[in-house]
Order: sequence, then structure tokens, then C-alpha cells
Amino acid sequence: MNRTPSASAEDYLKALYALSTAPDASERVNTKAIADRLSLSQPSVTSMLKSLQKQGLVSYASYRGAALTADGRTEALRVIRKHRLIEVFLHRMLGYSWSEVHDEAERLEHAVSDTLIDRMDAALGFPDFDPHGDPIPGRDLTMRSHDAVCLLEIEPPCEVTIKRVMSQDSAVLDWLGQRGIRPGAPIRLVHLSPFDGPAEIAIDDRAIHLGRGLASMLRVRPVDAD
Amino acid sequence: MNRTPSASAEDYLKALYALSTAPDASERVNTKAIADRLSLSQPSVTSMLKSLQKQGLVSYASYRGAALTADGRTEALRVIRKHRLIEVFLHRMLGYSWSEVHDEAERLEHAVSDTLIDRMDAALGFPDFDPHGDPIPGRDLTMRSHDAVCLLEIEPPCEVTIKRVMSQDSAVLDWLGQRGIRPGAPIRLVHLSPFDGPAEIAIDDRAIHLGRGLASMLRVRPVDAD
DNA sequence: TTTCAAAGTTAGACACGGCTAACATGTCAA
DNA sequence: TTGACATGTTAGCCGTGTCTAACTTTGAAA
Repeated sequence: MNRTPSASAEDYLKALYALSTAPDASERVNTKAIADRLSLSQPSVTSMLKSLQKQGLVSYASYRGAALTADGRTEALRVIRKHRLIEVFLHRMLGYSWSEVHDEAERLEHAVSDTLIDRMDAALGFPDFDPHGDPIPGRDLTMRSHDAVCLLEIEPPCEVTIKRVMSQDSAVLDWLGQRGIRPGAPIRLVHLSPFDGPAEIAIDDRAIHLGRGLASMLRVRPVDAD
Repeated sequence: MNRTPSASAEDYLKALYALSTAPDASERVNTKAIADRLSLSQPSVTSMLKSLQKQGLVSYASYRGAALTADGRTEALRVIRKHRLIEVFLHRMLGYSWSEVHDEAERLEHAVSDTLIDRMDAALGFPDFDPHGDPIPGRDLTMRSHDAVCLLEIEPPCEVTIKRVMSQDSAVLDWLGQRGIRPGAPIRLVHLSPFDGPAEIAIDDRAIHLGRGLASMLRVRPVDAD
């Protein structure tokens, strides 16, 4: 009863991990939230949760949502580690842009062995972050914590460094990338318009106005924090 | 009705290709031969052949065996191309030995996109052969012909170069590799014992005696043929 | 020409992972 | 406290790809 999770099961575990570690998330995760995230019907989710519980990866109670067990969390982190290392590998070794890596990694993460991923890790020099700035769990499958904060929580004006861009949408990533907005880039938060207005930032002395949606995807650290 | 073949379907197409291009193969391939090669039951094969026929990849008639259609052949070659390029990639870029590459490639071949494989191909400098000396179909999906002959067809004594080692068994490959028997290695066929006896070869002036089984896996070219 | 073993197919089952339709439960607002 | 509506589950279906058991066909030897 403890076989390797199927590709589908891995996707559920990843979704569960992401939803339960989201900024404002509760302990237990909704059936609906999982269904929405994976674009599946709710009954499909119910049935997979029961199956994952039988495998000891999820704790689940009818009408009460689900949570990862310690084992489930480990499996989720194993997949996330694979996903992010593959992203770095595609980016650095094969010239993929950061907007292209996600979809390819989404398929490969279910096919690469633990051995292969460790060799990729070594070939890359044991990177800590993927091309989007997402932290890569180490071989011990613990998630590194990330001390960056949301751009919208900064008091303008302020010089910050972009640490992480929390989007997987390739159109968004292309648009940001063309403007130099990527992890490591130094930017200046100039102004935050009230009433959910845009954020004005400056990068290389060029002004860019970002809607709140986009701005909230940027995780930054004040320059003097180092 | 012309979707991308499933991972299973790809395995059947590869098997069909291998069996129908084997040295002494007939036009049509047995159900049993496929079942044996894939370690599946015969009824499973019958049912998949019907499905592949419906997809236009295989021509099949009850009790008459099966053959690839032009489309099926193309799909088979696409998978073989992926498999062999992945093998080269693992070997050259990630330090895999030639006895390790097959199993990993067997899983990855179903997950890599055409785009990724083309980038790997370019990163490797468009190799013509995989680590076992098997020819890699080009982007146009045509199989390069291979002018090497079986070691057992050579008249000893004769200096030859090993061109290809037709085994996927890692124990066999390790044993051969430890003795320097790999594509590119120059060897001397010293003697062929009669009555299905061993082949005596010399490599770096060291004598090695190979059973017919092993010897028949070696494809070579006489040194003066270049 | 007959027969019989090997090869092939059909029938029917199962696990997996989806789905829709219908029913059950929870929760918030009145 | 009680609806009403959002959320969740159950029931039952489907397609894929596998299996075993039972039956059919083929083809080669007698």
C-alpha cells in the first residue's frame, strides 16, 4: 500500500502542498480549491483524496477538507524538488527562457528518477532557487524558507531587489522579462496609488506601472537588508 | 482519431519497429513476438493492435499479424529518436555509463517534447549514434543505415573496429565495458571455434573469449574498409 | 488428409482516473 | 432558528490498458 504515487497522485499532492502553504491558507484544504487548481471536477477530487488517504499520504474527513500527512508532504516536496531543478536545468543548460520551463517541467517531473535529479543537481552546482526565484528543496526534502516580502507590503519610495516572481503564466513572464523584471533585478518602488491603484516602479530609470495583480506576484527585499 | 499516442502505444510501436526490422524478420509481426518482447499477455497485444489500427498506425488482420503503416513507422522513429538522444545526453552531459542510460531513457522518451529533444540534439552537436552505436534518426525521422556487420560473419584473423553493441542488459554492458569492448574500440578477431564454439578476440593484446551469444551482439567493420 | 500443438482471439473481469446527475451537508444571513 | 446557496459526496458511467480462462484458427507432422 506504499507504492510510488502515480503521476496524477503527484499532481494532487503538489496542489495540496501549494494550497496549504499559501499566504492566507487554513490548515485543511477545500475539495473545491483542489478541483479549481487542477481543473478537475469535485467528485474526481473526493475520490482521489480517499485513495491518497488509503496510501497514508493525506488525512481526510468527509466534508472537512484534507491535509497532507508527513509522508504526503515528503512526496510533495520530492516532486517540487524535481520540478524546480528541471526548470533550472532547462534554463541554464538548454537555453529555455523562464517562460518556457514550466510546462516542460510539468511533464518531466513525473518521469525523472531520484538518481537523475541528483545528477542534474550536482551538474548545476546545487542551486538554491529556480528561474522564478522559487526555493528548491534540498536532498533532505526540507523547504528552504524565503525571507522576501510582497512588493505591496513595502513603503514607497524604496530600493529593492526582486527575489521571486510568483507566476507560471508564460505571457506574463514574457512581458515582465522583456522589461527586465526578474529575480536579481534591482528596482525602485516609486509610488503606490491608493484605492487598489497601480504600483509605479523604476528599473534602469525607466518607469513601469503595474496593476495590483501583477505587483502582488513580485517578492522583493529592500536593498539595505543585506 | 489522430491524437498523440499514449506511452503504452509508443512502446508497442517501438516493439513493432524493432521486430519488423530484425535481421531475419518477415513483413508481418506475430502477436506472440510482441507479447514476449513487452512482457505482456497475448490478449493485451491483440486489443492494442486493434486500437492502433483504428488510429491508422498499424495494419492488422486477425490471425495474420501486424505491420506498421507509414504513420506508425514515423511515430516509432520519433520515439526511437527521443530514446537515443536521451541516452547520448545522459551519457555525455550527466556522466551516466552506457549500462545505465537505457532504463532512464525508457521512461523519459514518453515525457520529452519534440522541442526539448531538438534542443538536446543541438546541445550535443547533432550526434549520429547513441552510446551503444545505435543510429539516431534525424529530425526528418529517417533511419540512417548502418554498414557494420556481425562479428560472426567476419573471416578470422581480421582487424576490425567495433561499431555497435546490440544489448540493453546492463550486466552484459558492464562486463563488456570493463574489458574495453565498446563502439570505436579496435579489436582483432583471432579465431572462431567450430561447433558453436567461442570467438577469441584480442583487445590491447589481451585475449578474450566470447560465447556466440555475446559475439553475435557485436557489429564491426574491418579496419581497412575506411 | 487428419490431427494436434502452438498461436490467436473472444469474453469477461479489474484498477485507475476521469466524468455527469442527483443527493447531502454546512454555513451565513435574515 | 431557518432557509438558501455554496460546497461536498454518492452513484453510476466511460475509456484505457491490463489480466485469466475458454474457445478458435493455423499450419506442420504423421
